[in-house]
Amino acid sequence: MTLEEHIHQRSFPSERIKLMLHVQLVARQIVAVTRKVLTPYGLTPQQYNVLRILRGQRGQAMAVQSLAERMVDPSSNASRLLDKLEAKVLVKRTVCPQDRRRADVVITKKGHALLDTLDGIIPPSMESITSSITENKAEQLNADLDILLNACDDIIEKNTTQTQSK
Amino acid sequence: MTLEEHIHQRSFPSERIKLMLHVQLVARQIVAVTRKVLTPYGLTPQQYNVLRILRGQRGQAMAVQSLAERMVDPSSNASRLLDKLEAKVLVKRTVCPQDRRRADVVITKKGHALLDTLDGIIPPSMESITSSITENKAEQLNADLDILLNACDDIIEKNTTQTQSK
DNA sequence: CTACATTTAATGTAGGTACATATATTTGTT
DNA sequence: AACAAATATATGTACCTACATTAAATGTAG
Repeated sequence: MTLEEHIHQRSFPSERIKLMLHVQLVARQIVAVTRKVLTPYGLTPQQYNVLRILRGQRGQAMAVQSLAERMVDPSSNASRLLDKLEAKVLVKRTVCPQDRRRADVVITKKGHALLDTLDGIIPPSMESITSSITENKAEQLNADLDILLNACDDIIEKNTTQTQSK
Repeated sequence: MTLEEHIHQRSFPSERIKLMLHVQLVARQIVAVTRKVLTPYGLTPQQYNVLRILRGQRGQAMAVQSLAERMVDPSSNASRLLDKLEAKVLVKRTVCPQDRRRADVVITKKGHALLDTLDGIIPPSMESITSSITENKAEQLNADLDILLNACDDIIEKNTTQTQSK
């Protein structure tokens, strides 16, 4: 299904406006695919993302804040995602002894085992979405997306930073 | 900020895997921009989307279902979005006389007025995100996104339709 | 060493998504 | 006419996001 078929719209003011909607729809479908794959394992895409970040620490504990910074979402809800992962015994939070405001977060053995299983499933799903796209093509697309990303960041900061000249 | 800077990740297994994350992040930032613009007007991006679809009907009432089909989201929450828009007197729902299960939804005069104001704000924001992208480039990107969209749809349907051979 | 600001995480609130279920109404069948 | 099946919308639940606020711990200036 094309974008036009998805949202029952025949035409767009411009290819650039269409592109804005297109990116949103494709992102949604990518998430839908990962959700479908993860559901049997009781994880949501966001929870999976957190687990993967923690595994990337290779055993080192991580503060909630630095975890949040690595998430795909700007995210203020890392705490609540951790609540759910902790309830499933996939991560463990302990108070950091050096700075008792902080929480040291680590992935558990059970979390590792789950990720090991998912390694054989999620990356292949992502590869299969992009099966008709060459690495060169993907590289080009990534470059173009970086341009859009920068433009968005500029607009967002323009409004945020305006009264920060203190 | 590049994708790498955003999520504090230096490298990716492949450009294609990176592309999957990249699309998600850019989509999120596009929504963030529209949210920032809409907030002063008391609308969310989703509510704005609904209003625009209703305006596209040019006065003709619309069933909730066909509205939902045109939304960027697969959406089962059109009802609840309409609740909020109705509370703000931006849309009106009446029971359809021909089929009393249905709700006839129309945009109100107040809704029209709000959209008229936003016409001068939202499309320019979207244009400015894409200011470094030519129409030709955008057309190419749209073609590539269609490929990804199709691949996602295939995977999603593969699992949905499998037991529907009754 | 106390007073105040800053930092880290957690929590409150309002909105949204996805999937399942409920309710009302119409349609189709006998 | 009676009743099952289908349809249109609404609602329930669990999860998520965005933004603001709170609570506890730490840093710092007097």
